[in-house]
Amino acid sequence: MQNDCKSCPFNTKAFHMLSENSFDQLSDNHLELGFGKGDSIIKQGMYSTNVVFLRKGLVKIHLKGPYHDQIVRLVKAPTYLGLPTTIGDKINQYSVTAVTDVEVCFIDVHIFQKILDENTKFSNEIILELCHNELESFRRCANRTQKQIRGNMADALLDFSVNIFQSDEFVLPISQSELANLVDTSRESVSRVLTEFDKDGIISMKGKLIKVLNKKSLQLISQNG
Amino acid sequence: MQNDCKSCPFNTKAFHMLSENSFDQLSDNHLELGFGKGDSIIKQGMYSTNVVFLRKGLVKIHLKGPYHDQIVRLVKAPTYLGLPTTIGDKINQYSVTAVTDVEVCFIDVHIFQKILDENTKFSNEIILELCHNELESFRRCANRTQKQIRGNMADALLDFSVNIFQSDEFVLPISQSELANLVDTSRESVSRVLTEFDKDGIISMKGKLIKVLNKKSLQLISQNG
DNA sequence: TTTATTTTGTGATATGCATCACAAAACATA
DNA sequence: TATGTTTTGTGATGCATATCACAAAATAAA
Repeated sequence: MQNDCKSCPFNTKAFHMLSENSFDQLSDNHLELGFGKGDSIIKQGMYSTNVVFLRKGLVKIHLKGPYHDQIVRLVKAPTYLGLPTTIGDKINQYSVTAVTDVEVCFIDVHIFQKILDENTKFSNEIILELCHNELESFRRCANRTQKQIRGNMADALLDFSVNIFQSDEFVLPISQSELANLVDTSRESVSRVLTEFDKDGIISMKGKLIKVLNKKSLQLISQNG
Repeated sequence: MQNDCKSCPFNTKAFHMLSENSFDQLSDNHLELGFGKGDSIIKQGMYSTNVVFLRKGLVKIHLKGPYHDQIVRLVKAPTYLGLPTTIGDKINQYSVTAVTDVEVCFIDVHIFQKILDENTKFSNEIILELCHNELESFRRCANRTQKQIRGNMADALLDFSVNIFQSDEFVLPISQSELANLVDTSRESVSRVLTEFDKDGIISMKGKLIKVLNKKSLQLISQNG
């Protein structure tokens, strides 16, 4: 089960900063695991003892809201998961669930902390990542609340196309209900907007296969509402 | 203008972690300043060269949205400001503006970075703070989108009373328009909800002076809507 | 004090979107 | 292949809340 982390083909920029010694510690103290679509990787309310490194796949971060679970973000590999909830708290404050099949490494939080302490550059990279996340949260906050559904849907589609799949053509990895939750709207509205975009020739949709036909239009819609 | 940071009565938990040497560096390389209500402390779009330590007062963090500036958070002293925007980026990605009169210290980002590098415990504290911020963003996201106006207004009032002023009685430090922006609603709705709460005896309102008369009710409203 | 400006209160109206309701389709299971 | 289950499409209806429109207060400026 153990592996040599230094030669791990999935490691991040932050990893490059590690000392030999830290690499060895990491190699000896992590657990590689695969998860299937829908499997829970981090569960809100449970004790948090591991930082997770997502090597491969796509996950959703979600947490309990006053009425129902709220998806706050989709994240793709490679990335760390659970930093805020594991380092900041004894108990997980949110859940992470696999949206596609994924591969992860569990790293004991004490080992992770030790590595942080012994590798300044590594901890700087982590700080950078956390800073970027906070900026991203701010932007989302401003966008979500000011735009209406079409604008937010355009954003979501662009996010899939540009960031997540880096292709004009992709298979929606979540149901329309989940997409609705992510975009802060209702399932029905998602369906309506999607068919509308399809009719207008902005996208084409066959089942869950989506092709972005007119990215410019999507960007315009994203900006204007 | 220089001061001895070690004896600064405003310093935070993170500060206690600093070495003598770092304290001296900090003392020699910071700039104490006062700002009046409404003054801009960090301005979106400008080059970011300083981390700010907020010693005293209340500020708002806001950034340009597709239609107008969006207030994402009120923050009170003591705290760091601009970490994400200064460490993560060359150009400020958001603005910070004084909501009351404030006192701050500007710390050159290179000095701050140096101190981070030389003080593991300090950088751990910063990581912790960033983690808490991210969790807070997630919670806000879930709450804002699922609750309706009365619920979000109740939250805001409780935030003022419990966290910011730690008193049942306080003077609203922002206008109703700004509060509306913060709570993702319209100015008129804020006014209506406030008078409604007043009529129901949940709060009393004379101008900007607000007294929380029935905290339990506010908490109930916060939960149920 | 007078005058201009910003802030607040409150009704009337408009509208974007959630909700409801149900059928069709897609998918999974027996 | 038949049968249950989840997902999706689409119309009709209702509602929360934005917007509009002013007037009254409060605050700042002259």
